[in-house]
Amino acid sequence: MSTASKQIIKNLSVDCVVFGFEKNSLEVLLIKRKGNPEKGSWALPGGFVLKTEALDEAAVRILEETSNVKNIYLEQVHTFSDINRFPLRRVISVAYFALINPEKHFLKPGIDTTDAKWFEVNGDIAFPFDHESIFAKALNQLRQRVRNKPIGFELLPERFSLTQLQNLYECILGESLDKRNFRKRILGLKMLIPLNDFEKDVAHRAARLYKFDFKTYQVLKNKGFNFQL
Amino acid sequence: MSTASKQIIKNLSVDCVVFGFEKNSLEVLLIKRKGNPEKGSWALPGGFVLKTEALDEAAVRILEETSNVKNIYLEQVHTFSDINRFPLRRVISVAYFALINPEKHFLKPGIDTTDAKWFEVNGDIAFPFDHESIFAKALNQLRQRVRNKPIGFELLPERFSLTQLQNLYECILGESLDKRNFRKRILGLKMLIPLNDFEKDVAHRAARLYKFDFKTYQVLKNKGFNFQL
DNA sequence: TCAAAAGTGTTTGCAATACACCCATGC
DNA sequence: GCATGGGTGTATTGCAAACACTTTTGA
Repeated sequence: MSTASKQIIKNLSVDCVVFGFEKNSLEVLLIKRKGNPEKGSWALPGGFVLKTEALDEAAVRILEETSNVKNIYLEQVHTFSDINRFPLRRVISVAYFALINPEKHFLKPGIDTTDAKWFEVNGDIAFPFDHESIFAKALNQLRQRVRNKPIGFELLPERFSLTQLQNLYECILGESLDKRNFRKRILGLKMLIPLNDFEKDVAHRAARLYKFDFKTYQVLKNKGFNFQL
Repeated sequence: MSTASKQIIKNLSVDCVVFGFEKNSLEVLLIKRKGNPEKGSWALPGGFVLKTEALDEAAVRILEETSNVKNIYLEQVHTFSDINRFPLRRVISVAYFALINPEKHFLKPGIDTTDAKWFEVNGDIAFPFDHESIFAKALNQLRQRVRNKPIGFELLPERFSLTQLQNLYECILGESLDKRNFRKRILGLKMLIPLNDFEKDVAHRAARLYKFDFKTYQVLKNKGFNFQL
Protein backbone atom coordinates (compact mmCIF):
# COMPACT_ATOMS: atom_id res chain seq x y z
CA MET A 1 0.00 0.00 0.00
CA SER A 2 1.52 3.31 -0.99
CA THR A 3 1.39 6.35 1.21
CA ALA A 4 -0.35 8.24 -1.59
CA SER A 5 -3.46 6.13 -1.25
CA LYS A 6 -3.57 7.03 2.42
CA GLN A 7 -4.15 10.72 1.72
CA ILE A 8 -0.96 12.52 2.38
CA ILE A 9 -0.56 16.19 3.15
CA LYS A 10 1.52 17.18 0.17
CA ASN A 11 3.32 20.12 1.69
CA LEU A 12 4.29 18.63 5.02
CA SER A 13 6.93 16.03 5.69
CA VAL A 14 8.83 14.53 8.59
CA ASP A 15 12.55 13.78 8.52
CA CYS A 16 14.22 11.65 11.16
CA VAL A 17 17.76 11.77 12.41
CA VAL A 18 18.31 8.36 13.95
CA PHE A 19 21.45 7.93 16.01
CA GLY A 20 22.96 4.59 16.82
CA PHE A 21 26.07 3.54 18.68
CA GLU A 22 28.09 0.56 17.51
CA LYS A 23 31.72 -0.44 17.76
CA ASN A 24 32.59 2.73 19.62
CA SER A 25 31.25 4.92 16.90
CA LEU A 26 28.25 7.19 16.77
CA GLU A 27 26.30 6.64 13.59
CA VAL A 28 23.36 8.03 11.76
CA LEU A 29 20.84 6.05 9.77
CA LEU A 30 20.43 7.00 6.11
CA ILE A 31 18.30 5.49 3.39
CA LYS A 32 18.98 5.28 -0.31
CA ARG A 33 16.28 7.05 -2.24
CA LYS A 34 14.39 4.99 -4.76
CA GLY A 35 12.72 7.85 -6.59
CA ASN A 36 13.34 11.39 -7.71
CA PRO A 37 14.35 13.93 -6.74
CA GLU A 38 17.83 12.95 -5.58
CA LYS A 39 17.23 9.36 -6.67
CA GLY A 40 20.02 7.10 -5.45
CA SER A 41 21.45 9.48 -2.90
CA TRP A 42 21.69 8.72 0.80
CA ALA A 43 19.24 10.82 2.73
CA LEU A 44 17.58 11.06 6.13
CA PRO A 45 14.57 8.78 6.33
CA GLY A 46 11.52 10.91 5.79
CA GLY A 47 8.12 11.05 4.25
CA PHE A 48 4.88 12.95 4.04
CA VAL A 49 2.44 13.25 6.88
CA LEU A 50 -0.98 11.68 6.49
CA LYS A 51 -4.16 13.65 6.94
CA THR A 52 -5.14 11.28 9.70
CA GLU A 53 -2.07 11.38 11.91
CA ALA A 54 -0.18 13.75 14.18
CA LEU A 55 3.51 14.43 13.57
CA ASP A 56 4.74 12.07 16.26
CA GLU A 57 2.73 9.28 14.72
CA ALA A 58 4.04 10.14 11.28
CA ALA A 59 7.62 9.92 12.52
CA VAL A 60 7.02 6.48 13.99
CA ARG A 61 5.32 5.23 10.85
CA ILE A 62 7.93 6.66 8.50
CA LEU A 63 10.81 5.07 10.35
CA GLU A 64 9.11 1.75 10.24
CA GLU A 65 8.19 2.08 6.58
CA THR A 66 11.52 3.29 5.30
CA SER A 67 13.92 1.25 7.35
CA ASN A 68 12.07 -1.22 9.54
CA VAL A 69 13.04 0.60 12.73
CA LYS A 70 10.39 0.28 15.42
CA ASN A 71 9.62 1.09 18.94
CA ILE A 72 12.05 3.85 19.63
CA TYR A 73 12.46 7.08 21.48
CA LEU A 74 11.59 10.09 19.33
CA GLU A 75 11.77 13.77 20.00
CA GLN A 76 10.82 16.72 17.84
CA VAL A 77 13.74 18.97 16.95
CA HIS A 78 12.80 21.80 14.65
CA THR A 79 10.72 22.66 11.64
CA PHE A 80 12.48 23.60 8.43
CA SER A 81 10.74 25.85 5.99
CA ASP A 82 13.08 27.38 3.45
CA ILE A 83 11.08 28.05 0.35
CA ASN A 84 13.39 26.08 -1.89
CA ARG A 85 14.42 23.32 0.45
CA PHE A 86 12.57 20.78 -1.69
CA PRO A 87 13.02 21.25 -5.42
CA LEU A 88 9.66 20.11 -6.76
CA ARG A 89 7.37 22.28 -4.68
CA ARG A 90 7.07 23.99 -1.35
CA VAL A 91 7.35 21.43 1.44
CA ILE A 92 8.07 22.19 5.05
CA SER A 93 9.59 19.48 7.11
CA VAL A 94 9.50 18.69 10.79
CA ALA A 95 12.69 17.08 12.04
CA TYR A 96 12.77 14.38 14.70
CA PHE A 97 15.69 12.88 16.45
CA ALA A 98 15.86 9.32 17.70
CA LEU A 99 18.24 7.05 19.58
CA ILE A 100 18.47 3.35 19.03
CA ASN A 101 20.72 0.41 19.55
CA PRO A 102 21.62 -0.77 16.05
CA GLU A 103 22.03 -4.35 17.21
CA LYS A 104 18.39 -4.54 18.08
CA HIS A 105 17.17 -3.37 14.71
CA PHE A 106 17.53 -5.25 11.48
CA LEU A 107 17.47 -2.61 8.82
CA LYS A 108 15.70 -3.31 5.63
CA PRO A 109 14.71 -0.92 2.91
CA GLY A 110 11.03 -0.09 2.69
CA ILE A 111 8.80 2.21 0.73
CA ASP A 112 10.68 4.63 -1.49
CA THR A 113 14.02 3.20 -0.45
CA THR A 114 16.40 0.71 -1.97
CA ASP A 115 18.73 0.45 0.98
CA ALA A 116 19.23 1.54 4.59
CA LYS A 117 22.62 1.87 6.22
CA TRP A 118 24.54 3.34 9.15
CA PHE A 119 27.03 6.15 8.49
CA GLU A 120 29.63 7.47 10.88
CA VAL A 121 28.59 10.79 12.29
CA ASN A 122 32.15 12.04 12.06
CA GLY A 123 32.65 10.95 8.49
CA ASP A 124 32.06 13.07 5.44
CA ILE A 125 28.47 12.66 4.48
CA ALA A 126 27.09 14.36 1.40
CA PHE A 127 23.51 15.10 2.31
CA PRO A 128 20.88 15.98 -0.27
CA PHE A 129 18.35 18.82 0.14
CA ASP A 130 18.82 20.68 3.42
CA HIS A 131 19.52 17.47 5.30
CA GLU A 132 22.91 18.77 6.32
CA SER A 133 21.24 21.51 8.40
CA ILE A 134 18.69 19.13 9.80
CA PHE A 135 21.38 16.69 10.79
CA ALA A 136 23.52 19.41 12.36
CA LYS A 137 20.64 20.71 14.42
CA ALA A 138 19.76 17.25 15.64
CA LEU A 139 23.34 16.43 16.55
CA ASN A 140 23.57 19.66 18.43
CA GLN A 141 20.42 18.82 20.33
CA LEU A 142 21.81 15.40 21.20
CA ARG A 143 24.93 17.05 22.62
CA GLN A 144 22.84 19.36 24.75
CA ARG A 145 20.73 16.48 25.89
CA VAL A 146 23.58 14.34 27.08
CA ARG A 147 24.64 16.98 29.58
CA ASN A 148 21.36 17.30 31.41
CA LYS A 149 19.48 14.09 30.90
CA PRO A 150 20.57 10.52 31.23
CA ILE A 151 21.22 8.85 27.94
CA GLY A 152 22.49 5.48 26.95
CA PHE A 153 19.63 3.21 27.71
CA GLU A 154 18.41 3.53 24.15
CA LEU A 155 21.85 3.19 22.63
CA LEU A 156 23.58 0.43 24.53
CA PRO A 157 22.99 -3.29 24.89
CA GLU A 158 21.14 -4.35 27.99
CA ARG A 159 24.33 -5.21 29.85
CA PHE A 160 27.36 -3.04 29.34
CA SER A 161 30.56 -1.94 31.02
CA LEU A 162 31.30 1.51 32.37
CA THR A 163 33.93 1.87 29.67
CA GLN A 164 31.32 1.32 27.00
CA LEU A 165 29.15 3.99 28.55
CA GLN A 166 32.08 6.35 28.75
CA ASN A 167 32.93 5.68 25.10
CA LEU A 168 29.38 6.55 24.19
CA TYR A 169 29.56 9.85 26.02
CA GLU A 170 32.92 10.62 24.48
CA CYS A 171 31.62 9.88 21.01
CA ILE A 172 28.62 12.11 21.45
CA LEU A 173 30.54 14.98 22.98
CA GLY A 174 33.58 14.58 20.78
CA GLU A 175 35.97 14.96 23.71
CA SER A 176 37.66 12.57 26.10
CA LEU A 177 36.72 12.31 29.73
CA ASP A 178 38.58 11.41 32.89
CA LYS A 179 37.87 7.80 33.80
CA ARG A 180 37.76 8.19 37.56
CA ASN A 181 35.67 11.32 37.52
CA PHE A 182 33.28 9.86 34.98
CA ARG A 183 32.71 6.78 37.12
CA LYS A 184 32.23 8.77 40.27
CA ARG A 185 29.55 10.93 38.72
CA ILE A 186 27.74 8.20 36.83
CA LEU A 187 27.62 5.86 39.80
CA GLY A 188 26.61 8.80 41.98
CA LEU A 189 23.44 9.12 39.91
CA LYS A 190 22.38 5.68 41.15
CA MET A 191 20.83 4.82 37.85
CA LEU A 192 23.06 1.83 37.20
CA ILE A 193 22.72 -1.60 38.76
CA PRO A 194 26.00 -3.52 39.04
CA LEU A 195 25.69 -7.13 37.92
CA ASN A 196 27.68 -10.15 38.89
CA ASP A 197 28.57 -10.65 35.28
CA PHE A 198 31.78 -9.71 33.60
CA GLU A 199 33.10 -9.39 30.11
CA LYS A 200 34.21 -12.67 28.57
CA ASP A 201 37.21 -13.62 26.48
CA VAL A 202 39.06 -10.36 26.71
CA ALA A 203 42.83 -10.19 26.81
CA HIS A 204 42.82 -8.15 29.98
CA ARG A 205 40.98 -7.94 33.22
CA ALA A 206 37.28 -8.44 32.55
CA ALA A 207 35.06 -5.44 33.17
CA ARG A 208 32.04 -5.62 35.39
CA LEU A 209 28.74 -5.27 33.56
CA TYR A 210 25.89 -3.01 34.58
CA LYS A 211 22.33 -2.49 33.56
CA PHE A 212 20.15 0.59 33.83
CA ASP A 213 17.82 0.94 36.77
CA PHE A 214 14.95 1.85 34.54
CA LYS A 215 12.92 3.49 37.27
CA THR A 216 15.70 5.84 38.39
CA TYR A 217 16.57 6.41 34.75
CA GLN A 218 13.06 7.62 34.02
CA VAL A 219 12.97 9.82 37.10
CA LEU A 220 16.26 11.44 36.10
CA LYS A 221 14.98 11.86 32.59
CA ASN A 222 12.06 13.84 33.85
CA LYS A 223 13.76 15.98 36.40
CA GLY A 224 17.09 16.15 34.61
CA PHE A 225 20.40 16.94 36.20
CA ASN A 226 23.00 19.52 35.69
CA PHE A 227 26.64 18.70 35.71
CA GLN A 228 29.68 18.96 33.53
CA LEU A 229 30.81 15.64 32.20
CA MET B 1 -4.47 44.02 1.91
CA SER B 2 -5.75 40.78 3.36
CA THR B 3 -3.56 37.78 3.88
CA ALA B 4 -5.87 35.75 1.68
CA SER B 5 -4.90 37.69 -1.41
CA LYS B 6 -1.26 36.94 -0.69
CA GLN B 7 -1.71 33.19 -1.23
CA ILE B 8 -1.68 31.56 2.12
CA ILE B 9 -0.86 27.96 2.87
CA LYS B 10 -4.18 26.89 4.31
CA ASN B 11 -2.98 24.11 6.54
CA LEU B 12 0.00 25.81 8.12
CA SER B 13 -0.02 28.55 10.70
CA VAL B 14 2.32 30.27 13.12
CA ASP B 15 1.40 31.17 16.68
CA CYS B 16 3.52 33.52 18.76
CA VAL B 17 3.98 33.61 22.49
CA VAL B 18 5.22 37.12 23.17
CA PHE B 19 6.53 37.78 26.66
CA GLY B 20 6.84 41.24 28.12
CA PHE B 21 7.94 42.54 31.49
CA GLU B 22 6.25 45.53 33.06
CA LYS B 23 5.67 46.73 36.59
CA ASN B 24 7.42 43.69 37.99
CA SER B 25 5.14 41.31 36.25
CA LEU B 26 5.75 38.88 33.42
CA GLU B 27 3.05 39.18 30.81
CA VAL B 28 1.97 37.55 27.61
CA LEU B 29 0.49 39.32 24.61
CA LEU B 30 -2.94 38.17 23.48
CA ILE B 31 -5.20 39.45 20.75
CA LYS B 32 -8.96 39.47 20.59
CA ARG B 33 -10.19 37.49 17.63
CA LYS B 34 -12.33 39.34 15.14
CA GLY B 35 -13.62 36.31 13.26
CA ASN B 36 -14.70 32.76 13.82
CA PRO B 37 -13.85 30.32 15.14
CA GLU B 38 -13.54 31.50 18.73
CA LYS B 39 -14.62 35.00 17.74
CA GLY B 40 -14.13 37.44 20.59
CA SER B 41 -11.85 35.26 22.67
CA TRP B 42 -8.33 36.23 23.66
CA ALA B 43 -5.82 34.13 21.78
CA LEU B 44 -2.14 34.00 20.92
CA PRO B 45 -1.38 36.15 17.92
CA GLY B 46 -1.15 33.87 14.92
CA GLY B 47 -1.92 33.49 11.28
CA PHE B 48 -1.33 31.45 8.18
CA VAL B 49 1.99 31.19 6.45
CA LEU B 50 2.30 32.60 2.95
CA LYS B 51 3.51 30.52 0.05
CA THR B 52 6.32 32.98 -0.45
CA GLU B 53 7.81 33.13 3.04
CA ALA B 54 9.71 30.96 5.50
CA LEU B 55 8.35 30.41 8.99
CA ASP B 56 10.60 32.95 10.66
CA GLU B 57 9.41 35.57 8.21
CA ALA B 58 5.82 34.60 8.79
CA ALA B 59 6.23 35.03 12.53
CA VAL B 60 7.65 38.52 12.09
CA ARG B 61 4.91 39.53 9.69
CA ILE B 62 2.11 38.09 11.78
CA LEU B 63 3.20 39.90 14.92
CA GLU B 64 3.32 43.14 13.05
CA GLU B 65 -0.03 42.58 11.38
CA THR B 66 -1.95 41.43 14.42
CA SER B 67 -0.55 43.69 17.09
CA ASN B 68 1.88 46.19 15.64
CA VAL B 69 4.84 44.59 17.37
CA LYS B 70 8.03 44.93 15.34
CA ASN B 71 11.67 44.26 15.38
CA ILE B 72 11.94 41.66 18.05
CA TYR B 73 13.79 38.55 19.03
CA LEU B 74 12.01 35.40 17.90
CA GLU B 75 12.78 31.77 18.41
CA GLN B 76 11.00 28.67 17.18
CA VAL B 77 9.59 26.50 19.95
CA HIS B 78 7.67 23.51 18.68
CA THR B 79 5.22 22.40 16.05
CA PHE B 80 1.74 21.38 17.12
CA SER B 81 -0.14 18.94 15.01
CA ASP B 82 -3.08 17.37 16.82
CA ILE B 83 -5.64 16.46 14.24
CA ASN B 84 -8.41 18.41 15.89
CA ARG B 85 -6.46 21.33 17.25
CA PHE B 86 -8.26 23.67 14.87
CA PRO B 87 -11.97 23.04 14.51
CA LEU B 88 -12.60 23.94 10.88
CA ARG B 89 -9.98 21.80 9.23
CA ARG B 90 -6.58 20.24 9.74
CA VAL B 91 -4.05 22.96 10.48
CA ILE B 92 -0.66 22.41 12.00
CA SER B 93 0.92 25.29 13.79
CA VAL B 94 4.50 26.26 14.46
CA ALA B 95 4.95 28.08 17.76
CA TYR B 96 7.42 30.90 18.28
CA PHE B 97 8.43 32.63 21.42
CA ALA B 98 9.45 36.24 21.67
CA LEU B 99 10.66 38.72 24.26
CA ILE B 100 9.95 42.41 24.16
CA ASN B 101 9.83 45.47 26.30
CA PRO B 102 6.18 46.50 26.36
CA GLU B 103 7.06 50.15 26.80
CA LYS B 104 8.70 50.23 23.44
CA HIS B 105 5.72 48.83 21.60
CA PHE B 106 2.41 50.58 21.16
CA LEU B 107 -0.06 47.79 20.67
CA LYS B 108 -2.83 48.26 18.22
CA PRO B 109 -5.15 45.68 16.80
CA GLY B 110 -4.54 44.68 13.21
CA ILE B 111 -5.85 42.17 10.73
CA ASP B 112 -8.34 39.70 12.22
CA THR B 113 -8.10 41.33 15.63
CA THR B 114 -10.21 43.85 17.47
CA ASP B 115 -7.85 44.36 20.37
CA ALA B 116 -4.40 43.49 21.69
CA LYS B 117 -3.52 43.40 25.36
CA TRP B 118 -1.02 42.15 27.94
CA PHE B 119 -2.09 39.43 30.38
CA GLU B 120 -0.28 38.37 33.50
CA VAL B 121 1.46 35.08 32.98
CA ASN B 122 0.51 33.96 36.47
CA GLY B 123 -3.13 34.90 36.12
CA ASP B 124 -5.88 32.59 35.01
CA ILE B 125 -6.05 32.78 31.27
CA ALA B 126 -8.68 30.87 29.34
CA PHE B 127 -6.99 30.02 26.10
CA PRO B 128 -8.90 28.90 23.01
CA PHE B 129 -7.83 25.99 20.78
CA ASP B 130 -4.65 24.32 22.03
CA HIS B 131 -3.10 27.64 22.96
CA GLU B 132 -2.81 26.53 26.55
CA SER B 133 -0.29 23.84 25.53
CA ILE B 134 1.53 26.19 23.23
CA PHE B 135 1.80 28.79 25.94
CA ALA B 136 2.98 26.24 28.50
CA LYS B 137 5.66 24.92 26.21
CA ALA B 138 6.92 28.41 25.43
CA LEU B 139 6.99 29.43 29.08
CA ASN B 140 8.89 26.31 29.87
CA GLN B 141 11.40 27.10 27.16
CA LEU B 142 11.81 30.61 28.53
CA ARG B 143 12.58 29.17 31.97
CA GLN B 144 15.20 26.89 30.53
CA ARG B 145 16.66 29.71 28.56
CA VAL B 146 17.10 32.04 31.46
CA ARG B 147 19.40 29.57 33.19
CA ASN B 148 21.90 29.20 30.42
CA LYS B 149 21.71 32.28 28.30
CA PRO B 150 21.66 35.93 29.22
CA ILE B 151 18.25 37.48 29.06
CA GLY B 152 16.88 40.84 29.88
CA PHE B 153 18.17 43.02 27.13
CA GLU B 154 14.98 42.47 25.19
CA LEU B 155 12.71 42.89 28.19
CA LEU B 156 14.09 45.83 30.13
CA PRO B 157 14.43 49.52 29.41
CA GLU B 158 17.81 50.66 28.22
CA ARG B 159 18.91 51.76 31.68
CA PHE B 160 17.85 49.69 34.64
CA SER B 161 18.82 48.83 38.19
CA LEU B 162 20.10 45.50 39.41
CA THR B 163 16.92 45.13 41.40
CA GLN B 164 14.86 45.43 38.25
CA LEU B 165 16.95 42.75 36.62
CA GLN B 166 16.58 40.53 39.65
CA ASN B 167 12.82 41.06 39.66
CA LEU B 168 12.74 39.98 36.05
CA TYR B 169 14.60 36.78 36.82
CA GLU B 170 12.40 36.09 39.81
CA CYS B 171 9.27 36.59 37.73
CA ILE B 172 10.44 34.25 35.04
CA LEU B 173 11.62 31.55 37.40
CA GLY B 174 8.80 31.98 39.86
CA GLU B 175 11.15 31.86 42.84
CA SER B 176 13.00 34.43 44.88
CA LEU B 177 16.75 34.85 44.73
CA ASP B 178 19.40 36.00 47.16
CA LYS B 179 20.31 39.60 46.47
CA ARG B 180 24.01 39.38 47.19
CA ASN B 181 24.55 36.16 45.31
CA PHE B 182 22.54 37.39 42.37
CA ARG B 183 24.62 40.55 42.09
CA LYS B 184 27.88 38.69 42.43
CA ARG B 185 27.01 36.34 39.61
CA ILE B 186 25.47 38.87 37.27
CA LEU B 187 28.31 41.33 37.66
CA GLY B 188 30.74 38.46 37.31
CA LEU B 189 29.44 37.88 33.79
CA LYS B 190 30.75 41.31 32.84
CA MET B 191 27.84 41.95 30.57
CA LEU B 192 26.62 45.02 32.43
CA ILE B 193 28.09 48.50 32.25
CA PRO B 194 27.58 50.58 35.39
CA LEU B 195 26.43 54.12 34.65
CA ASN B 196 26.81 57.27 36.64
CA ASP B 197 23.09 57.65 36.69
CA PHE B 198 20.78 56.80 39.50
CA GLU B 199 17.10 56.36 40.07
CA LYS B 200 15.25 59.63 40.61
CA ASP B 201 12.52 60.65 43.02
CA VAL B 202 12.44 57.47 45.02
CA ALA B 203 11.68 57.51 48.72
CA HIS B 204 14.82 55.61 49.54
CA ARG B 205 18.41 55.44 48.49
CA ALA B 206 18.58 55.71 44.71
CA ALA B 207 19.80 52.64 42.86
CA ARG B 208 22.62 52.80 40.37
CA LEU B 209 21.57 52.21 36.78
CA TYR B 210 23.26 49.86 34.35
CA LYS B 211 23.06 49.12 30.69
CA PHE B 212 23.93 45.96 28.80
CA ASP B 213 27.30 45.62 27.19
CA PHE B 214 25.80 44.48 23.96
CA LYS B 215 28.94 42.86 22.67
CA THR B 216 29.53 40.70 25.75
CA TYR B 217 25.82 40.00 25.84
CA GLN B 218 25.91 38.57 22.34
CA VAL B 219 29.01 36.52 23.05
CA LEU B 220 27.38 35.02 26.12
CA LYS B 221 24.25 34.37 24.15
CA ASN B 222 26.19 32.31 21.68
CA LYS B 223 28.38 30.36 24.00
CA GLY B 224 25.91 30.26 26.87
CA PHE B 225 26.77 29.69 30.50
CA ASN B 226 25.74 27.24 33.09
CA PHE B 227 24.93 28.24 36.59
CA GLN B 228 22.16 28.03 39.12
CA LEU B 229 20.52 31.34 39.75
C1' DT C 1 13.08 59.91 62.88
C1' DC C 2 11.04 56.53 60.32
C1' DA C 3 10.21 53.62 56.40
C1' DA C 4 11.98 51.49 52.38
C1' DA C 5 15.07 49.79 49.42
C1' DA C 6 20.27 49.95 48.10
C1' DG C 7 24.43 48.21 48.77
C1' DT C 8 28.09 45.30 50.58
C1' DG C 9 31.75 40.38 52.50
C1' DT C 10 32.63 36.35 54.72
C1' DT C 11 32.17 31.68 55.90
C1' DT C 12 30.96 27.02 54.79
C1' DG C 13 30.30 23.01 52.14
C1' DC C 14 30.18 20.58 48.04
C1' DA C 15 31.31 19.31 43.62
C1' DA C 16 34.59 19.56 39.68
C1' DT C 17 39.27 18.74 38.53
C1' DA C 18 43.69 16.78 38.21
C1' DC C 19 46.35 13.08 38.80
C1' DA C 20 49.16 7.61 39.04
C1' DC C 21 49.41 3.19 40.30
C1' DC C 22 48.10 -1.75 41.00
C1' DC C 23 45.04 -5.61 39.20
C1' DA C 24 43.42 -9.34 36.33
C1' DT C 25 43.59 -11.69 32.03
C1' DG C 26 45.02 -13.88 27.59
C1' DC C 27 48.65 -14.60 24.75
C1' DG D 1 56.37 -11.82 31.41
C1' DC D 2 54.22 -8.54 28.83
C1' DA D 3 50.64 -5.99 26.80
C1' DT D 4 46.01 -4.46 27.50
C1' DG D 5 42.50 -2.28 29.55
C1' DG D 6 39.95 -2.48 34.46
C1' DG D 7 39.65 -0.49 38.59
C1' DT D 8 40.53 2.60 42.53
C1' DG D 9 41.45 7.46 46.17
C1' DT D 10 43.04 11.90 47.46
C1' DA D 11 44.25 16.63 47.50
C1' DT D 12 43.05 21.05 45.58
C1' DT D 13 40.27 24.53 43.87
C1' DG D 14 36.46 27.20 42.71
C1' DC D 15 31.81 28.10 42.90
C1' DA D 16 27.22 28.04 45.15
C1' DA D 17 24.77 28.89 49.41
C1' DA D 18 23.61 31.00 53.50
C1' DC D 19 23.48 34.90 56.00
C1' DA D 20 22.84 40.65 58.52
C1' DC D 21 23.93 45.08 58.89
C1' DT D 22 24.88 49.90 57.28
C1' DT D 23 23.68 53.58 53.93
C1' DT D 24 20.87 56.78 51.56
C1' DT D 25 16.79 59.14 50.59
C1' DG D 26 12.05 61.22 50.85
C1' DA D 27 8.23 61.89 53.51
